[in-house]
Amino acid sequence: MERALQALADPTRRRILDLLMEKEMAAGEIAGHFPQISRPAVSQHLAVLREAGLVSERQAGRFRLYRLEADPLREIWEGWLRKYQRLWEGRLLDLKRLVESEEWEEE
Amino acid sequence: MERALQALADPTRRRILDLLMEKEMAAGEIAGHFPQISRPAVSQHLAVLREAGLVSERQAGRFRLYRLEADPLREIWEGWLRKYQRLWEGRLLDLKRLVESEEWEEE
DNA sequence: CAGACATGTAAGCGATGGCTTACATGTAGG
DNA sequence: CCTACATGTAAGCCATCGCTTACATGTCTG
Repeated sequence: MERALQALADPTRRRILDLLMEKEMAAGEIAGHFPQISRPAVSQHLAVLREAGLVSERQAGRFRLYRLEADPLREIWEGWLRKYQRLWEGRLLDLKRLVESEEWEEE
Repeated sequence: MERALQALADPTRRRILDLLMEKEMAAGEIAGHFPQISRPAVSQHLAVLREAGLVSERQAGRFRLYRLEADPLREIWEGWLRKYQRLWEGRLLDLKRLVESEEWEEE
């Protein structure tokens, strides 16, 4: 999960995952979606995502197809983020109102 | 969401949020849970979390109490991570069709 | 095989990140 | 007030990051 969260900190890598959500894609096709950065840069992003387990690759002819692997995302959700869910649902609204109205108790 | 994900990339900052999930805490009390790093380092982590909207602070006497703010976490979930949920819930074969028909189901 | 094409890897560079120590700010309480 | 305490801020250091260009690897195709 550590590596995955670090990988997700970069917006380009998140956009790559968004692309791969629709279908698996060759490295060149992915790079084509990022005209502002060079192709090797995208290749390095793909290496980071692969080391985080967020994508898998397979050789197909002279192309290399990348596929999304959602398991680390599940780990982030079930292993960490999920436990905060109750805080942003319902019960917190009252606390939030308290905060905003400066109704604080001393100590 | 960008700033929040960047803040969450650091494990110390995630542990700070875990601490604050139980109760609000003074900066010094938080720093006490991290004997291996200096108190100013923790203070800087708190500043990062604050700029990401993940914590709020209030002065209480000569202490400064930090409170968890879960809204950015909700944003990460609802605005990005959640759309991958069905991918880790075993419907990989139907993925392509689901995406193309935009049939998003809740939970 | 030879050349073209798809891609990864290496080297280097400027920016950022996380840490430290030293100092500044601000609040409380005699 | 004046001093101690709780905390934030500044400056500097070194590692890492994200990017670039140049080169290496590997696979198809004639």
